[in-house]
Amino acid sequence: MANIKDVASVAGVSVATVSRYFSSPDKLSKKSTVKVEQAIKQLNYTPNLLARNFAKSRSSSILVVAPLINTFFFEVIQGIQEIAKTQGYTVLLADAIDTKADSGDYYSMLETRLVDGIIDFNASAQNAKSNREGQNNVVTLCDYVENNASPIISIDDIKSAEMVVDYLISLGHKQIGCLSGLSFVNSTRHRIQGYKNALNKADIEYLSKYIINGDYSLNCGLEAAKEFASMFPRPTAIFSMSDEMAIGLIQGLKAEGLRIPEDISVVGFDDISFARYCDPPLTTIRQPAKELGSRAMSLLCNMIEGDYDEETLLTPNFLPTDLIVRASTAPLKSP
Amino acid sequence: MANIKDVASVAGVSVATVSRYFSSPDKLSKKSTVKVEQAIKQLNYTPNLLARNFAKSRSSSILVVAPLINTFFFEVIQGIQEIAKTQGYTVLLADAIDTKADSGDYYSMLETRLVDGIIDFNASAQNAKSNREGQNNVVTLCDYVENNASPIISIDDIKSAEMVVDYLISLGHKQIGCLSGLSFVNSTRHRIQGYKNALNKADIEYLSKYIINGDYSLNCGLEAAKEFASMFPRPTAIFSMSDEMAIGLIQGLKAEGLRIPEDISVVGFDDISFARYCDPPLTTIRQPAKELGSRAMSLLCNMIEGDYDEETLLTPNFLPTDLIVRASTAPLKSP
DNA sequence: CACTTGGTTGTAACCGGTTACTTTGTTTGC
DNA sequence: GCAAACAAAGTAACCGGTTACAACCAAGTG
Repeated sequence: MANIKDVASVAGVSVATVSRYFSSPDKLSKKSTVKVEQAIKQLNYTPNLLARNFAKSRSSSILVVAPLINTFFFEVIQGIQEIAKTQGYTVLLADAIDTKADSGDYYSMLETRLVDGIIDFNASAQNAKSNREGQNNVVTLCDYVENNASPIISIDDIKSAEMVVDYLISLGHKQIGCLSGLSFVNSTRHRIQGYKNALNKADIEYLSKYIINGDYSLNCGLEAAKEFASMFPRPTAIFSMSDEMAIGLIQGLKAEGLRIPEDISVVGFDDISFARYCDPPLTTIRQPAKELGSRAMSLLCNMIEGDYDEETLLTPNFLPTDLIVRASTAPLKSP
Repeated sequence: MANIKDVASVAGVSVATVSRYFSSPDKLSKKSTVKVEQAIKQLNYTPNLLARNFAKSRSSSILVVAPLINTFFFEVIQGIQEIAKTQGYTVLLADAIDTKADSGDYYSMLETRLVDGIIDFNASAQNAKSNREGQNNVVTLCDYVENNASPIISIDDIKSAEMVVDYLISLGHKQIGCLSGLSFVNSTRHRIQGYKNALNKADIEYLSKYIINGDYSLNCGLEAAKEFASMFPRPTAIFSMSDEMAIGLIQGLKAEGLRIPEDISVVGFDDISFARYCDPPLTTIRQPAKELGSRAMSLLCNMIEGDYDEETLLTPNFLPTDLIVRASTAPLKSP
């Protein structure tokens, strides 16, 4: 494999000239340009990017860390990819479901310059610590904690959950179940808060037995269905914290002989692309998935280039969500 | 930022000793180990992986190139991730939908050692060329062409498509529509071949008007539904080349007032996790998604380590598929 | 005691680029 | 014709690790 020295000697120029051919071609004379080009072609040379990255101390890649990779996150990641591509970054994907230690490992990839920046789907105190000094090219995406050290691109989970439960209440529902997500994800807690807020505003008593803990998967929705079906009094509506769980849930409830929405209304969260294709089409909260991803990536690019002002970074950027009413919800039947 | 020299001088040992602390800790005396550990802690040292990669000429990351990233591929990628994690590789994800030139760029990441290997969801002559000499750590996944230069992990698309269409025919269907995928994907062509084979065996005339070209997306299924519904004679069964399209298709056919499976049977392909949760649950061909991914990654690891024999690489490895009969198909009603 | 052996550690070359600084060459102005 | 100014090219230090090889030391052997 030819290296830059080989090219230089074949072309009859110095290594610096060859290097400049790539980094600042406008500074080369025509003569040199031609000579270098020929040598490159002759030797079939491609620069060793490992060496270049090392010398420049820059990798031109960014890392996406997600606590779990599901359909929704996946749509967000596509938004990240779009921007990354135009800006010349490659995207690494890491699955940090295991341990906290793991997540620390990923942050060390930043310190060691293996990646130029990180997009983290998990806000946490740990980030804050790691960002204290030096490089802090981290964006927190789709999650939120108070005083998070990294800038945040997210939605307002509390308000959004509140909005969808408000809607169920407006349909006359009073026994409202809740299929919750992974407890260590902050947005799960916020959505529960929103759920409680809505009940509270409507003077409906909060019953912890109406909450089932899920893991955001299709399958847990299916399993939760049995539990909900056997409750007494049975909820007349269920707020699921993700569409995926809602889709599993609907299937499970049907299997129990219940009709949606006649017997039970179900709402989801996310508006993944499958939501409008299930039966009945799912009433849900739409998160602007692609835009969340592209905003986060754009912001990260600016941070890496050092082109930003402190002000904008400090205030969380909440993108708007919408209530999408489809056919999985109906007014409460009078008993 | 502390480097290895700083650690060495604080610990009172040589840089080699510090380096060995990481690469072969069992070769260090207890004394040195303790001294190095203390120095590392004191300086809060983390090795510069960019430098390590450069020195070792190895990046410990692999690249996944996909022509489009859809739900099915995503499940396959999870299988890749699982193995990658245990073997200490990080996974880069690239979306090569744009151009052939793009795909070439990605292959240059191999030549320049930016990645140690590539898993490509697209078999093509180009790969063959690029692999001619030197590094050829490439595995082709979920696609197949004759004389592909890289080893192949896939399914037998022809046989699988044939199997599912055979099944429709066994139910009495004779007017069988086909919702095809992207034409530049080899497996699309193979599935069409399987479709034709099945018709041929049963002495059913092949009608090109019964084929609609899709792009593997939910939405194109929805749109194709109108076309199928307005055909005369209307197909009594439709073979969709992906579950995603099938799910869109079912939704669209219902909107046209048709009942599934009473009026039209629909079969999909892939068995993505949503397939059993739609209404009616989808009859489909199950591809072992995770296993496809993990097999490909394991093979790639062996290739990178130089631990394989030519024989195994040359014969395509076709994993078995299964016909999963659910409720979206029914015997043809007598007219 | 001299010699071998094996386990630890140190020295320094090396990986392949980038880039600050220096040198060379050419043009311009007076 | 000479000095100043600028453009182009070269020299070599540097990035921070890894590792072949040499050196050293302690224990075991005849």
